[in-house]
Amino acid sequence: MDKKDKIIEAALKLFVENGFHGTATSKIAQEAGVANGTLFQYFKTKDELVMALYVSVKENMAEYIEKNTAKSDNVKEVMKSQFLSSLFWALDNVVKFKFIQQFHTSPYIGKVEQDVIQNQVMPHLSLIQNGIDKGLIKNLPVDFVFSLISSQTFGVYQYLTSKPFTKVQQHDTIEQTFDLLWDMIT
Amino acid sequence: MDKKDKIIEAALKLFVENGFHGTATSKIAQEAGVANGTLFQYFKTKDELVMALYVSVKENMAEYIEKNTAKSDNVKEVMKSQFLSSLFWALDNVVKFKFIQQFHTSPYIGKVEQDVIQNQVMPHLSLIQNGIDKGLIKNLPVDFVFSLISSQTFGVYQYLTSKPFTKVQQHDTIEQTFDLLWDMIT
DNA sequence: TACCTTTGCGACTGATTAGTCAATTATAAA
DNA sequence: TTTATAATTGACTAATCAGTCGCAAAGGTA
Repeated sequence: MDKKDKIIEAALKLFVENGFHGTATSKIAQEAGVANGTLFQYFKTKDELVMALYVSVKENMAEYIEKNTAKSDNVKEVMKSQFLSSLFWALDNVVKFKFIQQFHTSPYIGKVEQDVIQNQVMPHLSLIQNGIDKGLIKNLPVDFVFSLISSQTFGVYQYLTSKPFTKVQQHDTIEQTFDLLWDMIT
Repeated sequence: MDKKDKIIEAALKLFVENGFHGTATSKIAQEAGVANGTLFQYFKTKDELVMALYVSVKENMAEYIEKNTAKSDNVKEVMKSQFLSSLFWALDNVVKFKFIQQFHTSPYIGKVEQDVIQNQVMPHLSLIQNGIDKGLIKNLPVDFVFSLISSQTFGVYQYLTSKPFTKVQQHDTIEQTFDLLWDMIT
């Protein structure tokens, strides 16, 4: 594993543990096992490191979901597979998911370019629009429906990480939530 | 307005603008128009200030919701009034609400004592349990239902602050969301 | 007036910060 | 082996940080 990845990994761990503040670049370098100066060879500033970390984590998540999305034109099936895989990824990558949450509610989020966000959300909005056009999903604003689904995902995650559950319980709860969600929007 | 309130107000503004990191105590004192040392007369440490700010904002929100909660034994009515007033408060106090979100996803949340959180959540859990006992709400784990409602609140907030809406549109969307939510859990 | 207490002040400090840079080491090509 | 290039180092710096402290002002009481 090369130094850049080691730095990213160390930063992720420390940011979630101590916040963006409270994490000195020197501590990141130390945790990564590289010299202070090496960090700045890969990332010009601390902010650049934070942004790069966000992009890296988001790509990682998107890749997983993409791979596990049902290849079908059945809207419900596609949506369910996305809902499930989002949650599976989150539960398997708690630290990364915490970082995303932390980043989203921090002032850094304002520095992410609008079209990058747009590109990530677009496929989901299209899928919802598709469902509405087919008369499956209620005729509500697409991004309103998207907000509901996103927050629902977040809600189940919160619940499932608040107590110790078995894999089976987690799976069942996720399936059950999707059914509730689907009933709500159709 | 006394110095303590001015400090809290300044801290709130700067924390949301620049994060907990990136906000120096000296900057807070400056923004509040008090001397550096005065800040430490009211709050022994920066952490104590952050915690006090959280408690203050939470109390402010709880007070508002309490005042606007329907005095009735009709579960739906009570729940609806709480859902609405939560969102009205959030939309009227965007900065404070952002601070709460930032705090909740930061490592600071771990420093809030468990029984304080418990006390805040308890009344809501009782209400849900009440609804389940009466056979109104589906027989699901209480805190699961609570998670769903909380995240739904958050979702509508996200949607309503992402675009410019009129007061009427906001009100309608909130009412509509509650109906969807109620259908989902009953 | 005199006396006491509370409140506020801001210059100060030791520690820590993000970021630099000249020197060193590894890599690879000739 | 020699030479050129790239990667890595850690001591260093100027700036900034949270927090301190001795002193002054304000306010209350008699």
